[in-house]
Amino acid sequence: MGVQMYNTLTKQKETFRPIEEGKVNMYVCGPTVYNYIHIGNARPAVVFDMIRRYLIYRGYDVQYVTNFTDVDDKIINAAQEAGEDVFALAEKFIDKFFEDTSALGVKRADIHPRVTETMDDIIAFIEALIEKGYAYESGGDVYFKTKSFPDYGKLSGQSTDDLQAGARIEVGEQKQDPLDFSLWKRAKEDEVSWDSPWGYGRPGWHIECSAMVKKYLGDTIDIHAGGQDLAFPHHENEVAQSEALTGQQMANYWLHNGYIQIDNEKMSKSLGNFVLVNELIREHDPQVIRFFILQAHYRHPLNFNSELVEASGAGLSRIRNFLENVRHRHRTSADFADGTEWLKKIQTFKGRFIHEMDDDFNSANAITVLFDFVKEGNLYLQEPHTSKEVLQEVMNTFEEWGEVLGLSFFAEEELLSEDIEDYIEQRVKAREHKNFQEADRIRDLLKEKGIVLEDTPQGTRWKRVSSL
RNA sequence: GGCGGCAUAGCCAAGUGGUAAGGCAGGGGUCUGCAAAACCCUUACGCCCCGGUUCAAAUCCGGGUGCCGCCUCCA
Repeated sequence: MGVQMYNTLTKQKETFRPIEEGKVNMYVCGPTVYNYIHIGNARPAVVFDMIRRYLIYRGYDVQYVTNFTDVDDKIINAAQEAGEDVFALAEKFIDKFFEDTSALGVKRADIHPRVTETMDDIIAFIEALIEKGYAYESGGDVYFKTKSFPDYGKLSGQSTDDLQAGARIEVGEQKQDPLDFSLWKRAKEDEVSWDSPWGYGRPGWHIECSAMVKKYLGDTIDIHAGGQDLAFPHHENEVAQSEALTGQQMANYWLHNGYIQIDNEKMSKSLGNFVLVNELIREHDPQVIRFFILQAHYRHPLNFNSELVEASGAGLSRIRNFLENVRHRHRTSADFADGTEWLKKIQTFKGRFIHEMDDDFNSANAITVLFDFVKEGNLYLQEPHTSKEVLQEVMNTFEEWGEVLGLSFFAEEELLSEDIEDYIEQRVKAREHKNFQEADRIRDLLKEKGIVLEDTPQGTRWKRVSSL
C-alpha cells in the first residue's frame, strides 16, 4: 500500500507516487523573519520535519527546501520601529529561527533560499508571465491577471465569482480587476528596493515561492506544504503563477497542517496571546513540546497551553524511564533467556509503527504503538531472566523511532563524579547492614543534587532529573 | 455571504460500518525496609442533538446546535 497522504488538491487521501522512483522533492513555506517564531510557526516546522524524516525512513531520497521571506512590509516596519537595518534584522531572526527550531529537533533543510538571493529569478519569472499575457505592469507595479488562469481556485475550492464579491482594491493600487494580485511592488521613498524592468521595487507576496520552487526543485514537485491558512490565497496564487508559466502541474501533493490555538482561540496580536518558542523552551523541555505537537494528528487543530504540555511531558517520561531501565538491565544482567519470541514481537511493533505512519503520517497513533511497546516491555523487565540481545534490539528500535519522530528517548550516557559514586556505594553497604536511616539520608542527599535512586533486583540504578 | 475544519471520559487524543486505542490526572491494590519505577484493577451502557439507511453507525445519509478558521499580512 505504501505511504498515504491527504492531498488538499483532491481533498482525499491518496497513495503517494513520487515523480521519480525513490525520490521526493518537497517544498515547505517558511517564515517571514521579522520576529522570534511562535508556537504556531513551530508546528509546521515540526510536523513537516517529521514527514521528511519518515519519508527518509521509508527509503526515499528527500530533497527538502524551505524559504525565508527576508524582505517584506512586516520586516521593513519592524526594522523601522527598532531603528535597525532591514537586512540586519532579517539576518538576526534567521539565526533565531535556526536556534529555536533546532531546539525542537527540526533538521535544517537541504536548501534555505532567501528572497534577497533569488531576485534575478523572481524578476525573470515575472517577465515571462508578462510575455505570456498573464501579467501586466501598471504604474511601476506588476499584477497577475487572475481571470486569465482558468483553474484559479482549484486548490482552495473557491470560485472567482464568490471571491469577486468580497474583493476590494486598496487605495493606491492600480489593478485592472480586484482579484488580480501583485507580483512586483513599486518602491516607496527611501525603501529598500531592487532594480527591475519596471523600475525600483520588490517582489509581491507570492512570487518568491513560485520562483524558488522552479529554481531549486523544478516545474512539478512531489510535495508542497504549509499552514492551513496559506492554502488561500498564498498557495492558490502560487499555483496560478507557476502553472500559467510552465503549463505543468506545480505540485502533485499539497499538505496543510492545522492551526495551533491558545485556549481554543487563534493566536493573534490583538488578543495578545502569542507564545514565542524562545520563551517556551525556558519553561519546558523542547523535546516535550515536540512530543506534544506530534501526539496530535498534524491536520487537526491543536489546543495549546502549559498544563497540556506538562501532561504530555509525563507521557514522554514514561517512555524515557522505560529505556533507562532497559539500559540498566542490559548493563547489569547476563544473557540468560531465549529471545526468539521477543525479537519477533519487536518486528510486529515495528510493522505497526509503519502502518500508522503510512496512514497520512499519523504520529499520534505511532506514539500509541510506542506506549504499547513500553507496557509490554516493562513486563519483560520484571522477568527474572532477560536476553541481552532483546534488550539491545529494544534500544535500537527506539533509537530508530526517535530518529523518525525527531525525539531523543535516551539520556546522555553520563559518568557520575566519584563522590556521588561513593555515596551510592555507601548506601548499598548501609542497606546490606539494614541501616535504613543512613540509606535514606544518602538518598535524600543525592536527590537534592538531582540524582534519583531506585532499588531493583539488579541493583540500585540512578537517573538524573531534569532541571526544567 | 462564499469556502473549510472541529464536536469522543475530569483533561488531551485516536478510531470513518462490526460492537469505544493510547496518554495524563483520580481511586483501589501488588511489589518495596520505606520509596521510586513498574504491574494489576477501576473511571464513556456510550461518541453534540433529532431523524433515516443497515443484521450492525462514533463512523454513512438528511436536518439542526455549538465552537474555530480562511476569504486582508498571518503557520
